[in-house]
This record gives sequence, structure tokens and C-alpha cells, in this order.
Amino acid sequence: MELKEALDTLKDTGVRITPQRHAILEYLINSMSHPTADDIYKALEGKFPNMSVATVYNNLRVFREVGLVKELTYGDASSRFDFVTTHHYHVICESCGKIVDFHYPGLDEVEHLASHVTGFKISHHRMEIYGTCPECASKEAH
Amino acid sequence: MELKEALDTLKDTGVRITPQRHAILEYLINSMSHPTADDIYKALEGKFPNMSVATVYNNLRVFREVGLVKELTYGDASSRFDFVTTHHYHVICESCGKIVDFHYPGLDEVEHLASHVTGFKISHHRMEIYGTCPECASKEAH
DNA sequence: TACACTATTTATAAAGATTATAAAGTAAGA
DNA sequence: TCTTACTTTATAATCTTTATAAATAGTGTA
Repeated sequence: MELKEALDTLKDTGVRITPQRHAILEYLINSMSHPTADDIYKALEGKFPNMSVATVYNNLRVFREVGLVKELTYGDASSRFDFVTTHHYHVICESCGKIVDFHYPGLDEVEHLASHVTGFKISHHRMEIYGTCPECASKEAH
Repeated sequence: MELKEALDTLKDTGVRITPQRHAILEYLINSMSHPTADDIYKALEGKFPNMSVATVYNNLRVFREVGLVKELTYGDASSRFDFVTTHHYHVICESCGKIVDFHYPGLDEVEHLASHVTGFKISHHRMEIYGTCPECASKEAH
């Protein structure tokens, strides 16, 4: 169960587990969308009537620093937050061909805009990122 | 000369050429960095002591709508703006193979994060978006 | 060149997101 | 249970961006 693992990660990193943190993580994991801080705040209003917006922001920052959560800036007003899952792309070394997994939440926004601009019914996309891996980069330096 | 072409683009699109617009475009073209709106505002303070910040924002939006400029969200506080060169993606119809250009800004963030996470020195990325074009979609409907 | 029409600029205020601060509260180990 | 340091809360401040309305200035036309 993802929530349990996430809480373990917090424990291992020495981050206290508060009811608010528990709830925010739970919401992020169960959320299919990419909620904004305000979405989360509003969603948990019922359970925590006294919770401050600052608490949401503070904890999202903590989660991000620990690596549990990714912050997405799609260009609209507010950042979106996503629990880090398994969807990933590939980063490919142009020198030795090594492929490294790169976890990044789906580029739903790109598909959305593509659909809007071209009128296509989008089914999926592919993306690869190219560059030089650290090993090859250090070889080149010699 | 890029500035001349940019001004022509404005003319063709029916956008008036004002001294402020001229100066903002010039600054964007000559700038090697990705300036924020405030950077531009400050840079042109000397030439236009009375220029409003709103003018900078308004015109950056106009330029973006016309396709001369792209807006980058790197995740920090404010957007950065970049004079558009030629970069674009392709949307491909899985039924008839038609390829449509799709202009999209902002995947610099993906490269940036990939570099940060994998240690690669990123050179570029490729992305294709797949779907069904409007024509094929309407054929299928029959 | 002068005129008129409308887009644009300016100045200001407002909105919205995020962060800072300080006091009150609480998780977690001894 | 007790203690201590970390968290939460409440509030205000900051920062970026947009909205508004009056003043200004481009651009086509006569």
C-alpha cells in the first residue's frame, strides 16, 4: 500500500507524522488529478476545519524535499502537486546508449492543448530525453 | 534580421507597432538569457521612464498570442520569456498518417528536471503526440 | 498633412498564490 | 508522564499578474 510506504519514508527521514500530513498524503495518493495546494486545502476542510493554508504549503514542500511529491508548473496561476508513481520516461545517453528511467508525471496538459489546437482526438504521446550520462561526460573531460 | 521579421509579423497580424513594443522585442531578441517581465521592465526603465509594468505584461501576452514569444515556467516565482525560434512538436494521425505542427512552450522544465535527477547533461528531447485527426474521426463516425 | 477611429499606454487598484512570523499546540522519545 | 523541538494555526506581508478607466498615440483615409 502506497500510503504505508510513504509514511515509512517520512519516518526514515525523521519527519513527524501528523494527522494533517497523513491526510494530505492520502488525498494526493487517491487523487487521480493533479491538485493545487488550494484543491487540497478545500478537500480537507471537512476533516480539518481549522487547518491553515500555510500547513498545506509547508507540508507539500516537505514532501517534495523528501521526494514523495512532485511540483508541476504548467504555466497557469498555481502549482500542481503529484504523488510520485511509476509513470516514467527514458533518458538516453547519446554516447554509450545507456537508458535511465526518468519519473515524471504524465504530460496531460500537453495532450490537452494539442487536442485543443489541432482538433485531434489524442490517444497518447511518447517522449525521450537525450544527453550525456555522467560517466561518459567524465570520460570526455580527459 | 530577426527584429525586422518580428515587426513584419506584427504588421501582418494587425498589431500596432509602438515604441514600447519595438523596444521589448529588441530586448528579447538581443537577450541571451530568459528574462522575466520585471527584468524587461527594469531594462527599459532608462529609455521609457514612464512605462507601466502592465505594458510589459500586456505586450508579452500579445507576442505570445502571435507566436513570437514563448512563456517558460521553470517553477520559480515568475515566468520567463523567450523569443521563439523554430522549435515545435508533431501531432500524428494514427489513421491516415497526417502530421500537424504543434507549437508548445515549456518542456524546458522536463529537461531541467531530468538533468537534475539523472545527472545527465541533457542535449535535447523529442516528443510526438498521437491521435486521430478530425477528418478520420468523422469518417469513423459513419 | 490633418482627421478620426480605435488600439495602446499609463497609473492605480485588485486579485491570487505563496511565504514569513509568532504564539499555541502536539508528536515522539526518554 | 514529561520534555523538547517540531508543527500548526492565524494573520499579515510579499510578490506576480491582471483588471479598469482615463489619457495618449498609431494608422488608414481624405
